[in-house]
Amino acid sequence: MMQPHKRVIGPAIVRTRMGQTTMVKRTSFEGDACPIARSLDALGDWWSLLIIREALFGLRRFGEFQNKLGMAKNILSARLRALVDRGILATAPASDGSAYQEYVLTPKGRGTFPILVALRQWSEEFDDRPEEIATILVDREKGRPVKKLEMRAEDGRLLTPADTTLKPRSARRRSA
Amino acid sequence: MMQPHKRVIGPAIVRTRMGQTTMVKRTSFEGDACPIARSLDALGDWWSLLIIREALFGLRRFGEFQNKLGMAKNILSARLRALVDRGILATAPASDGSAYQEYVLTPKGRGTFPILVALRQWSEEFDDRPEEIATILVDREKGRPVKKLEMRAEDGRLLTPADTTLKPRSARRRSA
DNA sequence: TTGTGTGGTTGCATCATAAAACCAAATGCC
DNA sequence: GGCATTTGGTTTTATGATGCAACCACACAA
Repeated sequence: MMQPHKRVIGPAIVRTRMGQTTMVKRTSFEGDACPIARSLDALGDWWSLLIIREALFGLRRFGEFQNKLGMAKNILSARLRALVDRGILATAPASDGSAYQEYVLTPKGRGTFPILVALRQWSEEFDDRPEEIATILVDREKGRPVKKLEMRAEDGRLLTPADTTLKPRSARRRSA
Repeated sequence: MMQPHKRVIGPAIVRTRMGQTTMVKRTSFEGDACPIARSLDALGDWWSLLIIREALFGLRRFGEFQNKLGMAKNILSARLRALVDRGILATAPASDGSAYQEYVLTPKGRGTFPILVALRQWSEEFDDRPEEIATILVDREKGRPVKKLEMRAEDGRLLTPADTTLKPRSARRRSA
């Protein structure tokens, strides 16, 4: 795959208390060519995915997130703002008619579902103490566990990691 | 869902709004009942998945990771150690006969592949500047993009998030 | 109007980070 | 063997984000 290249995004001059200035390299993967890094840049802090998870289950209000996740309010506030900035959540007027605000998932936010499922399944499969896992994700209709995510080729063949490779995006097939 | 119980243990990477990453005191979800939280506890810092990604592509040596990822050596050292502790990587004597050590993925580590694919696909689908993404994951045989991960029921029905629900693990079907 | 709950922001101490300097062992070269 | 260099880290240091708690503003209720 590609590696994230570290790059100095902006001149970040920092003044030490000794009066010196130093250049702080900000390692950001925003603008990086690696899509994994780009995703991590948007979701990579660990509260964000938990917030999204709760949102997928219907939480919308600041207080609901705060109660459920038990996180500091300032952090929640910062995370919600970041998620809104990134188009993962959107603010909306409260659905119950109150003047308060709600945070709802955008399609981009709902699109993280496979990521959450993948994380869940990894835990289910490899956790050292699986008996501590409290819930199973099931198909609502049948009540049976959802199947493990699998990678398939366009034609439906099941793929292992070794069956895949990375191609430069620019090298798109030009014929048909 | 579960409430994480806060417990300060290990490091976690957090992204600031400037795009910097920083490691902070983290509340750990180890021992939590939510499998997503448990996964995030093991993988949830952002360097770890990138290290795993490189490892999937064959990197094994400390120096290789360091060069490729461009991260501080102390952080890499800490991450590698944490990943080894968690059974995601294992140390092995160098394959080239030298006295140095190598870090190789365990099955548990290789099991993160769907997570990486999910992250990648999310980026490919929702990124604001998809043209900046340099690579595509393709089926090696045909050179065509791998199909988007999809959730299916045991019987093969395609599932949306709304088609799923969580069930307590203890409430396993006792009949049949 | 006063009072209470919701939805935050602000201040502050802690502590993990990231960069760089340092160091030891292994290897290469002669 | 002896010396230099590379590899693989650890230590040191400064920064600054986190998490907690206090505070605040607005909405809503009475």
